[in-house]
Amino acid sequence: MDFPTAVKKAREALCLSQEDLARKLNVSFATVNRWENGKTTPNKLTMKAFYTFCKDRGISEITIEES
Amino acid sequence: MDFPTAVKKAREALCLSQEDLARKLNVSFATVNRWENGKTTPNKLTMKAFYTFCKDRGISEITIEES
DNA sequence: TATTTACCTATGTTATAACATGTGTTATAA
DNA sequence: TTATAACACATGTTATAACATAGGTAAATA
Repeated sequence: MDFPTAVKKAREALCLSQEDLARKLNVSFATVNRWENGKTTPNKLTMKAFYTFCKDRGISEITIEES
Repeated sequence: MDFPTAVKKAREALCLSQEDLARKLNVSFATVNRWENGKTTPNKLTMKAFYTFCKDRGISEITIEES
């Protein structure tokens, strides 16, 4: 699963809007929106923070392909 | 002072971005953005909540013209 | 090697649009 | 009067663009 899809799936599984997720992750709405639309990809630290966020909330379908 | 200007002044006095203010007021970024750009005006309750928010934070230059 | 410069990418911020939905008001019918 | 229908307006959500800035990488230089 590519990163944009992973973000969208996780977000929807948690019933959050892009703005909600941005608030939870302490990033701007624009950033989450760009992630989901494949415009940008977060750096490794932010990526890891995102997956930890998911893991902590029981979102497990999401996996990362190491880069 | 018109409402769009009042919002912008108050927000800048508090060193908040539109997104920050939206979070504080529990509305979306788009709503604050539309307020500042005169696209929409909140209803009386929301308007009052905004002015209370300002008052609580020492923003006093802002006044409302009763409608 | 260490430092600095150049470049690319991600992000924050603001602005804006489209669409669906919610809300409030007004008018009309029962 | 009460209920409902119609309409206008505010909001939420998503998408996108432009601009400034921060951050990292890589190359060139001291």
